[in-house]
Amino acid sequence: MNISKVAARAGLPPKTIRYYEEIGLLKPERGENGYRVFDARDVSKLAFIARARSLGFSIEDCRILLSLYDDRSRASADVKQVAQNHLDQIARKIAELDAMRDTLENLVERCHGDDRPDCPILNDLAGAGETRAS
Amino acid sequence: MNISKVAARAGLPPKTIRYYEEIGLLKPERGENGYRVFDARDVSKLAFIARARSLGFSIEDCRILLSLYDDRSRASADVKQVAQNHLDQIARKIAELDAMRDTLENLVERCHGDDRPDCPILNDLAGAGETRAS
DNA sequence: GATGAATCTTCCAGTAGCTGGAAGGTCAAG
DNA sequence: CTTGACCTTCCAGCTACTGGAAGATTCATC
Repeated sequence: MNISKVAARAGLPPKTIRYYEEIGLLKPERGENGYRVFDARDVSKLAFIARARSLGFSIEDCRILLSLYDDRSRASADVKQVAQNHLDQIARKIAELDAMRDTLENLVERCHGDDRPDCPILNDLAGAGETRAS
Repeated sequence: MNISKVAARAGLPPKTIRYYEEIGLLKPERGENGYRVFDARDVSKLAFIARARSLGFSIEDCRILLSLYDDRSRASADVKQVAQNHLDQIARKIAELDAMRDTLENLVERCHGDDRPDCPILNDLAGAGETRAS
């Protein structure tokens, strides 16, 4: 199978697949013409990665998850650990974004948004009064 | 004022301040010895940027916000627009992360996390049954 | 004045994860 | 045999820094 077809099946751009090969996530065969030749396992691998990436796992996490997947004698605890760590990171990120959103919503609400220059948003950024939107 | 002092006051590492100069966010004077010389306005500017960055604004947004801040005849509507766009982006990101978290929480919950290889997380990533955690 | 530490400077490289584009080889259809 | 769609490699660029090397300068001591 050539790269375009695999790309379509795995839901990834050809460029991305070449990149994954470059960083050693997979090692497809090569035909006589130098073209990459993918088999069903490569496709599964790529779909696995695509799914993991869509859940926000880093490439390094994907590497670990793939090796766990390949390891029939893995302990599910190891997989869970990776997922739990990632989950914690996501939770932290959400908390951070929530805080930003709260502050921004408050500021945007208070801004008239007309043609006058007076603006609570800029005042806040400039640190006016150190009284941050709370 | 030298860079370390400014860094301390603005709450930014010296490296970051040099970087901001490099990309044209500020243009501090230079002493005869070649050292950067910062004045009060530079410090304000840096604090402004630091605050905006902490709210998640991109550097390019900071550039725009700074120019609006400098423009006494600005319309608050323009500022509000920038903030609102950013707020929308944050909301989208939060929604994305929430979805990830929901799926991951479900998977982590269902994983025994013991020394056996059976693992719902890997099953999901491998696309088993196409029955995704919903 | 000499010395050593602390700060300053510039420049280069690396981070994460691709993405775009150029230059060129290959292949299938007509 | 040509055209167009594919394939290849390689290089550059994106965001926003951060680390480190090599070298100048300043400051505090002795």
